[in-house]
Amino acid sequence: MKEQLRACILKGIEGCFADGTLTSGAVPAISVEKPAHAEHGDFATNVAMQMAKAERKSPKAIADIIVKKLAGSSDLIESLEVAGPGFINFFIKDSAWRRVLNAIDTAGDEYGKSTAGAGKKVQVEFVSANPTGPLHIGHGRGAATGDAVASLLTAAGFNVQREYYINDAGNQMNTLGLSGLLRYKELLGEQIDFPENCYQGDYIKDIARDAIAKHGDRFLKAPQEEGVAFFAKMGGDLILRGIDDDLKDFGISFDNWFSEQSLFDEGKVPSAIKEMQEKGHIYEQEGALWFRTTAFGDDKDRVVVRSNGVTTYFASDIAYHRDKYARGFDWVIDVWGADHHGYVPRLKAVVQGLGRKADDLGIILVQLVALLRDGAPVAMSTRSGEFVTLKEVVDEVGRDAARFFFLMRRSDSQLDFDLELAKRQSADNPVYYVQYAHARIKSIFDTARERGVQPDFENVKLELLESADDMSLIKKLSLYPETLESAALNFEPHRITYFLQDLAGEFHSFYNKSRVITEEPELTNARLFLLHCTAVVLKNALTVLGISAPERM
RNA sequence: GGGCGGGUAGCUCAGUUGGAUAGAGUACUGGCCUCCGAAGCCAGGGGUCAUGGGUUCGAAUCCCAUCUCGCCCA
Repeated sequence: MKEQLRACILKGIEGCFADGTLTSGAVPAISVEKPAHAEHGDFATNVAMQMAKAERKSPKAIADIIVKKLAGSSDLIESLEVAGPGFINFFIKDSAWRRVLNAIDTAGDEYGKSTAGAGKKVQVEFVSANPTGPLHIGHGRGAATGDAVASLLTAAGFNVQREYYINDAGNQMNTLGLSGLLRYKELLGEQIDFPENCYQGDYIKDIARDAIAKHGDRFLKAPQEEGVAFFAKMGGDLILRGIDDDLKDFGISFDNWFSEQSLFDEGKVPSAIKEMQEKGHIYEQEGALWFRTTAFGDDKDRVVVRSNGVTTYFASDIAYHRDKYARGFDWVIDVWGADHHGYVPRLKAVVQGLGRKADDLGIILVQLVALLRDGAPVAMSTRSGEFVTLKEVVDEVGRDAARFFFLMRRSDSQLDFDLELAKRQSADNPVYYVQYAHARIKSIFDTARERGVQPDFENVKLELLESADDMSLIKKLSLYPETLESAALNFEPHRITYFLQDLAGEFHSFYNKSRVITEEPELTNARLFLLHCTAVVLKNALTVLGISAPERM
């Protein structure tokens, strides 16, 4: 609707240039907005104000000229007026609004999708937790956000791949191996001293038990290195499988799992370093190799290879991101916990060092989650092993509520997740409020069927939808495509949760004021059509967030 | 000490990328089921948009400084 109006305004202004009523010949970018107040119309534009300087006329005078030209020029416009300091307000014809319903019905599941992405290859990398322990609630927010952003981008016409990066090459794997070996010895009756920096959680004991079942006590006498290596490998694999299971229960599956170790096995780390050296981004100082990230705005240079010859995580990250672009992704998006924000400048530097634009790497920082139970904080500490896992949360509140809550706030603000609220089946729980709207519509269709009403969507008399409540519901539905697109391009899934709450509210309000199943068959049919379209949009918006749209609850 | 993110109604948060009289949920108060799902709706009160300056026709939004909370780095 906005786009149609924009085209219409552009044509009008060009018409003014053609007949000389306006003279500058320069058309600014036309912004069409939805005014905050209904009496200012359905849409408003400020072009007249933007053109004031070039035209050497007052905004009002220009607006008058444009309004005169536009009057009666389009079947979209019911009326238009000049208001305030030079706004042009547009009132759209009801008949034009109603055509939105046909678009929704025709497109169905596809309604809201766009081709803005033009098939461009995008990779979204998210979660990427170390395989040293189960996913906790913070990973859950990253998982929900990454998955939703990937779905949003798909809906916006991008060709999206979901990837999980496994940090299986660093020192933490040795720590995992040692933790497993010590618990193993302990279970077999040895006195051990369990260091504080080892992983404390009970899952380590499960790994040790598993090893005993399969391999008996053979690592008791084997050299320490052999035991550590065994438990690192075995524990890592087991934990990774558990992570995959937890994510699947959360409705997330990755297209690709990428191992850090594979970068070393395939020689990609040295070759990446070599390329950067050749391009002059890496220099040697005091026996270490440094990446000149300051050349791209970082506040200091970063070590790639230490003087003892050991590569840093940063070296892996260089090789990894180089590999992503080599695999043909035009746009690479990383979803990180906000505590990693310090890495943003150096990774942006790497991307530019590779000869790409800084914007070819998008980074979404997801802030912390505070878990509450009836308003009181739930203690969490990774070190002690007493953290709340994603699995526990999903088991307790359900997948839909967990996803909705994780996506309810902007990523860069901290999130309070109240377990009791998420479980509650009442109006103050936004998930149920939204899902209830969908179930309620389905229930109305059931009732219609019981009463022998046969919906006939081939022959709907749209003009019967004329009440203020009909129209405001239709107008809300029409906002979905632009909401979806801006949510996608800005990595802001929370816009969809807000839209859903708005739309559900609009529907519930409509329902309380307007009878759907009436004595007049044609009106009943038209209103059923309106509800059918509402259900389509509710379902599409829920689906893109990975949340179900139940028929009954 | 430097950097990143935040500060909007009692509480939790939106705010369409600079637009007109700043919104929602929740809580509070009062109403609405003989009727398609009351898991719902309607009405009301509630604000120095942290503070001070600047940019312009116009600022919660952009710039500078200060205060404050969280995190990262030394």
